[in-house]
Amino acid sequence: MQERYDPAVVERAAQDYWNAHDAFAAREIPGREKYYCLSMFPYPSGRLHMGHVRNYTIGDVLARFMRAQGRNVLQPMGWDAFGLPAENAAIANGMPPAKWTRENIDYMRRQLKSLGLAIDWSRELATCDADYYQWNQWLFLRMLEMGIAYQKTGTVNWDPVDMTVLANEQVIEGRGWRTGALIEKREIPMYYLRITDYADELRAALDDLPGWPERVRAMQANWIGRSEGVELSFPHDADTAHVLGERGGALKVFTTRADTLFGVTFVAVAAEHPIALAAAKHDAKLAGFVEKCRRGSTMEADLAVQEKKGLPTGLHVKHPLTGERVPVWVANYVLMGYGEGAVMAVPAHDERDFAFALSHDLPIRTVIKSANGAYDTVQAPWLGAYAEPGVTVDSGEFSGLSSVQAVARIAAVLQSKGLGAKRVQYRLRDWGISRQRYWGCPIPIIHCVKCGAVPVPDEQLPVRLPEDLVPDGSGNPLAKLPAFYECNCPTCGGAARRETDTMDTFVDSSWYFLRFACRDQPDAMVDARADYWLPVDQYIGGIEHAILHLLYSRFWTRVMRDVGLVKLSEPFTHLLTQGMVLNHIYQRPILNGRREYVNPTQVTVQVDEQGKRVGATTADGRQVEYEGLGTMSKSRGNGVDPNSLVEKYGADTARLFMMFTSPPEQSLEWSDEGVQGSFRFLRRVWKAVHEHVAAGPVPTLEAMPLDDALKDLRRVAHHTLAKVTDDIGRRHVFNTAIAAVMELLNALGKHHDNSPAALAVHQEALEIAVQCLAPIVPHITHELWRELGHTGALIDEPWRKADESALQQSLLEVVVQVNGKLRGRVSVPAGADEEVLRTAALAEENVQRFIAGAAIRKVVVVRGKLVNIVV
RNA sequence: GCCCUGGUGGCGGAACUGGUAGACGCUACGGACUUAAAAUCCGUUGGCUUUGCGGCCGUGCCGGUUCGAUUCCGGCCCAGGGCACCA
Repeated sequence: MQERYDPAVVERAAQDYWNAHDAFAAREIPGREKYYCLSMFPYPSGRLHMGHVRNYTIGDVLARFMRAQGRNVLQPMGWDAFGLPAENAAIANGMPPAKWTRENIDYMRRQLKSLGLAIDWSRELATCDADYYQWNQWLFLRMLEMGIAYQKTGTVNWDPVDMTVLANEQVIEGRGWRTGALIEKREIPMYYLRITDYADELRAALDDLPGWPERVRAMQANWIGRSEGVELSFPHDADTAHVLGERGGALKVFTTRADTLFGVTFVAVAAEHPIALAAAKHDAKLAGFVEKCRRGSTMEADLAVQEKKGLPTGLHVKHPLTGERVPVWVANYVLMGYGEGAVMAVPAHDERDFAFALSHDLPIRTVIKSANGAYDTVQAPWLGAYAEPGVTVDSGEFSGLSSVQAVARIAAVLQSKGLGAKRVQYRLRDWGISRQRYWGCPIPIIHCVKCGAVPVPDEQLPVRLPEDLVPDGSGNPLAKLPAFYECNCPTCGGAARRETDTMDTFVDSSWYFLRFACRDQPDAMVDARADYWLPVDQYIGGIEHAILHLLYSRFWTRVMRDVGLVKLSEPFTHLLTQGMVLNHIYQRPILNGRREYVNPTQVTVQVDEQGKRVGATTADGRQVEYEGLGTMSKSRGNGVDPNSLVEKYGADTARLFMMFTSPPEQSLEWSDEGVQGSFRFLRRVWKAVHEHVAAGPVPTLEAMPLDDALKDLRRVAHHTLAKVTDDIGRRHVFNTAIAAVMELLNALGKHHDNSPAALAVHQEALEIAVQCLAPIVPHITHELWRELGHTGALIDEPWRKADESALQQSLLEVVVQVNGKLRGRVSVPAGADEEVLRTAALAEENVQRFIAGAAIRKVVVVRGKLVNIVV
């Protein structure tokens, strides 16, 4: 055995072995319990970053552990290969996105392989491959048939930098989620998916996902945004009906506070509302206001704090219960996209209506008082609206009811009059999937002058994306390529134009986990193998996907279920959201007021006697400022390259450091000293095995008489095994599992004994240590397992069970407290009863000092743990 | 404003069901080995106090329950994240 631990040699040998034996190929084995372990697939940006390394290491540890537990494990890998960065790169270096993407994939695949992940590479897929995305198109056509997909001209979010449409979910505080550019509104025809049809199911099913983190479920529930309320109608006045050119219509509103119906003093509609548009035809001032609101360079974030603006339409509707004439106003605080795009305004009991009424001099009418009757908006207008539930007043026959009762009674009466009904409203909106972009999955539609939008027939799928285009940054290159868009109408055969929009890339990632089960199936989207492997037992990825990707995947899976392709509804049973990888940020001023970032490796930190950070300098002695912790990024100069880490220390050290430094869900702070510490530990493990092997042949442990020290050592070993099994398998905390193995090695290191019995115990302890570490550092343990004399490979070794008899202790140390404070310890036989414990505790020397002269009121005995004497 | 996390030494973190607060690692300091350095090994490392045994304080703050609270309950403070004119 080599005396020195050389990770490069060890890791190559282990990986060669796994490759030669095709060790990670997954096969469907009916009746054997499967474990589908999936880490979110990467975007092929060019290089792996530390976030990837962490993500894939967590998945790999679980996959390897479950395999040792006897589960039939599938761990696949693929590429989320469509998307804007490829186009941006194409513009920058004149290279087709396809070429750029595929080269990146080749490079990153090599990087992933260097980490020694237990992946079945035969199932690899890239979403830009036609044999993958053709099924996006195929299912889209089924959705069209089912009415789940539809076309609509709507106001969309236009990103002026990427020149593309974004979904609401991709707009963050009025800016593009990728570019950060201010979003404009534009009218564009596009395709939508009716995710709102599934809103109720998607929300309700969150309760049946105990394997998901609470906060992710909360975020999704929030996003779906269920509100129970009443939809009610304000019948149009004669003048209103005239302007709208109709008879007997009504203005619909949605409210969660039907109990305040008698407090309505006006109705407010959104600028895009039909009533507003109709009224604007005859009112230039109103038309200008409507146009300004619709243009809306106005960001949604600003809207919330913006002044409540509006104009009267001059039109009126009738109150559904009193018949009173109610004016209709256009207001900038009403959203067309939610509810009916109109609200019944109750200034006394809604803060927004209140502010609007104040600035436009509209009446305020109190109809709810607090339960003790103390609060009245009209009498105390400086206090603002009273928006809490309470007791109804001045509400005709409904006066004197609690808010809850009033809502029920009013809804019932409205329903009997055909003017309202209880309804549930969701915040969630339909998913717009059209993108005016080249590098994505083509939407399979043909536009014919005579026949309209015609679906591409199934037998003409896939609609292939030409791969040799180089976008120039202006619009969509597909729209400039006659060879792509010129076609014939499938219905009438006439000249027609192919849709040049492509699908949102979130479509691609909404079902890749299903395709991994049957990646080679040429004739169907999925086959029976999906029933075997799905659902994913453990999904691992970043919290940034808590809403979009995970919600879309849950929706898409349900659509596939309703098409009859799969049986499941929920794709991911357990979800682990790993924390971010952070590093220190240092910077200093350079010429003309600018600042430069300095990589933490270039910085020496000064500390005071307490060890607190007081300053930092670079090698040339110049000061740098500490800016705190942040995610690793090129622009902040605090990145660490996985390649150089693997080259310097090996993949095992990288994996060990990531797993040891923080629990997986928490953020991880990079530390070069920590990396060195991990490497140091692996070297100690190597050395321990080396010294043990050098000590000569090992006798068998059975029938070997053991002294107390050896019994203790065995107990530590088996205790470690039990703890590691629980930590990895049940709790998914790897840092404490590693700490336990470190303790075992510390115990072994302190035990100097070369007797045959000691050799036998050491052999067992080292085997346990190696096996416990195997999921985390698979290469070094692969080698050490052989050095410990095994002919079979560690990857095929089943997880062992802790020996109960080895865990037994003859003497236990029991803690003695007086009034809850630790005062001493006593040793007692393992099975000692309460009386023995009590006697021993009272006799303890230091305890005696604290109970002398005091009356003992009570003695609490916890067997095997502690005695508390209350005086 | 609503929802969700979290707050423990110089640092990352541990204490899982209420039962020894600070496991394990890092840093720092002291020592051994070495011509020297690196590497390695040994020791110390929450604060105050004591020659020593030991004692007092200490898990964001205030209070409660309990023989006993980092853990449970109530009220606050702070930090991070999500949503936000959603009627």
